[in-house]
Amino acid sequence: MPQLNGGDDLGANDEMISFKDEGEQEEKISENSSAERDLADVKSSLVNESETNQNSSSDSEAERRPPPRSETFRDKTRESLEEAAKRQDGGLFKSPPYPGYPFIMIPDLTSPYLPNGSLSPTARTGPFCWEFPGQFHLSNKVPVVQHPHHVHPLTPLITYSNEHFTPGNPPPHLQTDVDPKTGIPRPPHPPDISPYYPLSPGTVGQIPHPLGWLVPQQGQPVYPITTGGFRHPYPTALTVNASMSSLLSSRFPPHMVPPHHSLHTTGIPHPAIVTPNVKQESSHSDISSLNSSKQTDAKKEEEKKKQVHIKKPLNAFMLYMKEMRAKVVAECTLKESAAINQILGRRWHALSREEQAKYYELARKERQLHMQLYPGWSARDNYAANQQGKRKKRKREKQQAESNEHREYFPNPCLSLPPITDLSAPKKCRARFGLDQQNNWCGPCRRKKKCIRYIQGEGSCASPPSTDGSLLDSPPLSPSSAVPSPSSKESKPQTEQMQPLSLTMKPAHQPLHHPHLLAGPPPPSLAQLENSAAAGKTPGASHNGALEHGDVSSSRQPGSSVASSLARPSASLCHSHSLIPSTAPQPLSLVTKSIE
DNA sequence: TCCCCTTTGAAGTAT
DNA sequence: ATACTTCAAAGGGGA
Repeated sequence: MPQLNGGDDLGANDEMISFKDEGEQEEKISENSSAERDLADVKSSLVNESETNQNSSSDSEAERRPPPRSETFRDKTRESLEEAAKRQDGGLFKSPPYPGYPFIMIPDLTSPYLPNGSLSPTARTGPFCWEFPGQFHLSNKVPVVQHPHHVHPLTPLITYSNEHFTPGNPPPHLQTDVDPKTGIPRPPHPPDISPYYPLSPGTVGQIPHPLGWLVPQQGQPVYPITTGGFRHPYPTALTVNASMSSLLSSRFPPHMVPPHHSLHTTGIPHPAIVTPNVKQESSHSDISSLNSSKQTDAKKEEEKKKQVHIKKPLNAFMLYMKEMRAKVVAECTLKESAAINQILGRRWHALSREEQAKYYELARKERQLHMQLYPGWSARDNYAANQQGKRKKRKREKQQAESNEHREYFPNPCLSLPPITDLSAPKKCRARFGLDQQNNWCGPCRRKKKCIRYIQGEGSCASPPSTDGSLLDSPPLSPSSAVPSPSSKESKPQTEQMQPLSLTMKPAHQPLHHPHLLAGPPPPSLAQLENSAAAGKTPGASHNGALEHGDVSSSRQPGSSVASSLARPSASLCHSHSLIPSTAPQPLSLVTKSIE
């Protein structure tokens, strides 16, 4: 399989591997080559933003493609997980590890999101429809999906959705790019799924394309983009219609879209536009607050005009985080973002390719829109902003310092895993060996990519469970694919390559690379791990299954109970190693920091 | 009040 | 070309 013969220039080999989880194996065999090709396409499309085509074929293939193979497996897995979770887990994984498409629900609530009345993804993906406790609210103003502080995950996209722009009068400058067929203006960069993006709406199995509704159905004009770039405080040229505004408000809660803004007539600032001094989160929307901060607002406004901070578009993972944070918070009752993020990171790795693809695509859209909205903007702008002020650069310094502390020499990391004194094994080579031992790092790590050392189980490396994610992240390696082509540098970020680690829950004690894993029965592992983690949990600790890590893993939060405990769901996993057959080298730990 | 933590990915700068 | 750095979100917690 990995063998995507066919030269997967994307280094998809690994990727493919990751997708090969048990249940899939057989199914795949039949549709094998084509399916794999699809996957490869997906990947490439994800990575490749170029919208060259070659896709027509892939699209068609995608359509023919059977429901996500992983679905059955996933369902299975989910069941077991849920079950296990109920029994063991503190609740961290009460809900399926796979978020499915929660946001799909949005459209249902806010009709505007699915103007065409098309079936909401939710409806189509029954199994994936979950609850998001308290996530949906009707603001007094407009119906919006309001996460607690979290905007609906998809909102960002929605915000950019073409559908929300008045189809009527697209800006002249956009007219140049018109869909030949529909005559509908579209963004320079076709907003719809990239041609070669195999994941056409609703075609990927039963999984509706994440951007399904983004795909121009009748020719929605693209957002009028200002031609003037946007050093301008606000893209004045940006014309947004009411629907857009509502969308924006969805991405940013109503209060985040202050009417008093000296913005465009629509008063809708792009989400990315943030004034340096004012945090988005601050709910200035409240009337009371408005009143109270009238004066300050005035001041701020001035400052705003002086320097508007246009934020970077969110990447796939950020989008995912936005979407899932609330859920995790609800499940774990955790609030510490650091801990939540760790969990999310694990889950991200556990996502299937399709699911991740969804986010990659969304992110791509975001970037596109961002580019359109702020043609002149560059990430550098933000760099400068901060650098001038101060900040940053400490991280590395810190790491350096840390690495000095752990300077144990491990000639061959693979052969001899660093004696991780700390249960929470560092996730990456970087953490493991430190900056001063980069020669020991695996390639991807050196390139800041995902560490493959633990995934590929190279050499005698008993493919320790991925350090972090725990087994979760460990991609199910197919025997043949056990070793990702190192050369796959060409590679895309590992995350893309191997991502899918389909929560193949393999028993912790089983080496990831072990062949039989592929065929084995659905492993309980996640639950087990969580469970074991829970076992270590301290009474008072959160019930999320996070272990109360007595250790210092979080150098930063010495005594913080909840935080620290949360901070290591995987830590718990690590911890659990004691519970896990010793063969599992170093249970991954969320704690990326190596501790003393 | 500011910054850190923590995650991944994108995009920048530096070598 | 590769390596490294910064910034996006988030909010509790430390200094």
